[in-house]
Amino acid sequence: MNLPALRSHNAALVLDLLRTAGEDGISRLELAERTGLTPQAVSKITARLRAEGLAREAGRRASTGGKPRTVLRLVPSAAYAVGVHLDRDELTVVLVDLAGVRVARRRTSLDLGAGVDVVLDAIGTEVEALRSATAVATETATATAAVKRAATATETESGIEAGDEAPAPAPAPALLGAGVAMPGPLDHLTGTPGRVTGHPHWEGVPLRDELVRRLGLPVELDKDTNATALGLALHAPVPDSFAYLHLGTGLGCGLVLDGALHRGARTGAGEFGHQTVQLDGPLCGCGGRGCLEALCLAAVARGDIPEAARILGTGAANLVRLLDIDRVVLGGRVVLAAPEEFARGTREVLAGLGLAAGVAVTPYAVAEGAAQLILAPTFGK
Amino acid sequence: MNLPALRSHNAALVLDLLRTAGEDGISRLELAERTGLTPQAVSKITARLRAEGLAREAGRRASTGGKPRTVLRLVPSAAYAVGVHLDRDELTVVLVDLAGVRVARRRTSLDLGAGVDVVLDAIGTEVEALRSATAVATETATATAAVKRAATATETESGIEAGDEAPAPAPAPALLGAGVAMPGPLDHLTGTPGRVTGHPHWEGVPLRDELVRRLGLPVELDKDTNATALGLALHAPVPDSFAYLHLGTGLGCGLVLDGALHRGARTGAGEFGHQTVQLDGPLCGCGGRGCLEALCLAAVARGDIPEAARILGTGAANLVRLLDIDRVVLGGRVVLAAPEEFARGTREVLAGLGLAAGVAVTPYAVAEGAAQLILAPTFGK
DNA sequence: CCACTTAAGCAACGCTGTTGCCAAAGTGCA
DNA sequence: TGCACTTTGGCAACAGCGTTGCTTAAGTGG
Repeated sequence: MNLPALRSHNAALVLDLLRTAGEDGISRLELAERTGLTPQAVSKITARLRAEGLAREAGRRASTGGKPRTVLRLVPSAAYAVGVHLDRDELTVVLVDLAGVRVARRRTSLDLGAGVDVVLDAIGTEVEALRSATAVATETATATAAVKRAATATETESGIEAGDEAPAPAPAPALLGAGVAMPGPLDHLTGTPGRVTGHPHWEGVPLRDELVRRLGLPVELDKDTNATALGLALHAPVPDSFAYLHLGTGLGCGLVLDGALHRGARTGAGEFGHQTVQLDGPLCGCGGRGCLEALCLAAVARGDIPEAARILGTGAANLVRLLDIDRVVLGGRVVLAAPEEFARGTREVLAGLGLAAGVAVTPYAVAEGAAQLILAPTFGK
Repeated sequence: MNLPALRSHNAALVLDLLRTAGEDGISRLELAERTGLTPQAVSKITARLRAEGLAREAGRRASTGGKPRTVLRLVPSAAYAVGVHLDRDELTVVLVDLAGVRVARRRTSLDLGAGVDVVLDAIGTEVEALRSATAVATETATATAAVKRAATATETESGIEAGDEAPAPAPAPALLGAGVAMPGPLDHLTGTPGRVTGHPHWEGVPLRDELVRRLGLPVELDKDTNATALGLALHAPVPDSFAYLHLGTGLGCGLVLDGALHRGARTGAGEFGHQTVQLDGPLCGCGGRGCLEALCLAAVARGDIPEAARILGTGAANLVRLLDIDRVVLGGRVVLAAPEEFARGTREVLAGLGLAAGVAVTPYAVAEGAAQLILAPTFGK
C-alpha cells in the first residue's frame, strides 16, 4: 500500500462512518475516536470531502462546557448508482443515492428465458428511462472523480481531472455505475453467468462487459443473494456476521463475515440449499441426497409450513455453529408469505440448541442491494 | 491507518513474501511486482529489514542480459516463538524459528483434568526447560523490537528502544512469545477457556494472563483446530481457502478463508461436528439430533471406516458448497490411523457431487501451529 | 465579566513512498 | 579485447500523508 492508497483508505473509513451515522450526523472528534486518527487528520480529510461535495456541516451538538461539536453529514445527493434485479420473470431497476436510499424504480415483467439480446435490450431501455426521468447527469462530474478516488487508488486509467476548489457549493451529482443481481451460479470477477438453472443459454455470456458497452457505465454482476446480503450489511449499525437465507424458487444464502461479503474464489459460496441434512434421503436434482432445499420446499409444497421452518432452522443452526455468526436474516417469496411462522420455527430450533443468534425477516429488495455493488467500494466494503 | 501503521503493513507484506519464498529467496524486483510497490520502496524496506537482522542477501540469480538480481532471504534465526499444545492427556512444547521450522520439542504426559495450578506449573517448567536447553535469549533484543514494530503499529506501550544501526551483523535472536492451543470452547480475545468437555473446572480461568505472568512473555490462546489451520495456512504457497477437519476425541474444524483464519466473534467458528446431517437422528450430547460427530464416531467405533469416511465426506461437501473453499485437509488420531481410507472416502463423496476441492491428510503438529499464533502477526496474518 | 473548557484550524514537521538520475554488473557482438 | 547495451539497485530531491505545537473560535459557569 502506498500513500494515495492510504489516503483513499482513510477517506473511505470516514465516509463509511458518515454513512452509518445517517441523519444524526457525526462530529469530527467522534470520527477521530472511531478511526483511530488524530483530530487534525480528520479535519483535513473532512475538509477534502466537503470540497468535493461528499460531506457538509449540518448544525452542532449541545455544548458540554466548551465549544459545541460541529456535526458533519454525508451528502446523499452527491452521487447515485443504478441497481438492476434480473429475476426469472421480472426486471426491476432502481436508482439509489449515496446513502443507499431508493429515489426511483421501474419494473417490467420479463422472461429470463427470452433471448440474451432481448434481455440486454430491456435492461438498456429501462436504465435509460430511469436516467432521463430522474435527470441524473450521465457525464462524469467532480463528485464522481472524488468518489472514485476514495474507492480505489489503483484506478490510474482515469483521465479525469477534478476541478480545484469547487466554487459552487454543490457540484453536479453523477452516476457511479450499475450493479446487476441475478440468480446464480455466476462469476462476479469476470461478470459472467454460469449454468443458470432452467436457462442454460446464459452460460458464458459476457454479461458485464456487454452492459458496460451498452450503458456506458461501470457495471458489477453478482448473485441475487450476495447483493441482498451486501445491502443488509450496509444497513447494520455495526459490522457483524450474519447469513441471509432466501427461500423462493430455490434456497440460497448470502454470507457476511465480520462486515464483509464472503463470495469465495469462484463466487460459489452460499450454496446453502444443497447441504445434506438427511443422509441417504431423497435424491435431489443436484446429484446429492437429502438436500435441505428439496426437503424444505417439499414441506412447503404440502402446506406444512412449521415443518419447512423447522428444516430451515436446522440448516440455519448448522451454519450458525460452523461460522459463529450473530444473526440469521430470512427473506424470499416463500418466507414473506408466512414471515411469523418461519421466524418462530427457526428461532425455536436455534434456541433448542442453546444458540444465541437472532432471527429476523426482511422484505429488503434485491435491486437496492445490487446498487450497493457499486456504492460499497466507496465505503471500503 | 497512519504512517507508522502503513510502514508496518508494508514490512509485513515483504516479510511474508520472504517467508513464502523460503530457501529459494526472492529478488527485490519480484517483491516490488508482488507487493505493488515501486522497486525503490522495496529497496528501502528491505534495507531496514536487513539492518534489523530479519533479512539478508544470499547469492544472485542468473543474468537475463543485464545485472543479475540479488536474492534476499528471511533469516529464520532472527526470532523464535514457543508453541504449547495442551491436550487432554499430554503436553507438548516446541520452539519454532521465524520460518516456522521446529528446532526443539519436549513432551510430557499430563492430565488436563488435574488442577489448574498443576497444569500451569507444568507448562512453566517445560517452557523454561526448552529455553535453557536451546539458549535462546530471554531478554528482548534488537530483532524482537523490530519484529514487534513490523507486527503492530499500535503497540505504543513498549518502552523498548531499538539500537541504531546494529554494528554486529547478527543481533541477538529473541523469543517473541508463546502460543497455546487447547481443546475448545474458549475465547481467544480474552484468552479464557469455556466449558471444556469433561473438564468444567477450566471454565473462566484467565489462562492467558496467568501464563503471561509466569512466563514473562506475550501469550496467545486459541483452539487446537484453529492453531493447526493457521499453521497450515502459513504453509500454503499462495493464500487460499480451506478447512482443516480434525477427527480425534471429537470432530472439530478450523476454517481459513482467503488466507485468513476465521474464528468468529466469540472464537466459536468451526463447530463442524455438531451439524445435523440426519434429521431426527440419534440424540447427541449437545442437545441436537443426527450430529455429524456422533454418527461418524459411531461408525469408527464399530470399525466401519468406509462409512465413517463417507459421513465425514458428506459434512465436508456441505462445507465446500457453503463456503466455496479450495481444499479439505484431514487430520487427527482417528484419521491418521487410516489416512488412505479417509482420504479416498472423502474424495469420492466430493467427486460424486461434482465438487473440485482437493482432499489431503496432514500429520501437522498442533504445537507448531500454536507457535504460529505468535509469528503470524509478523507476516500480516 | 472573566476564567475555564472544548473544538477546530494554521503552520511547521517527520516520515512515507515516488521520481529522476547515476553507478554497478552483467551479456553479447564486433 | 573492447564497447554498446541491458538490467539492477542505490542516492538525492521531492510530493504528500498524518502528527505536533500553538492559536483562534465559541461555548459554560461562578
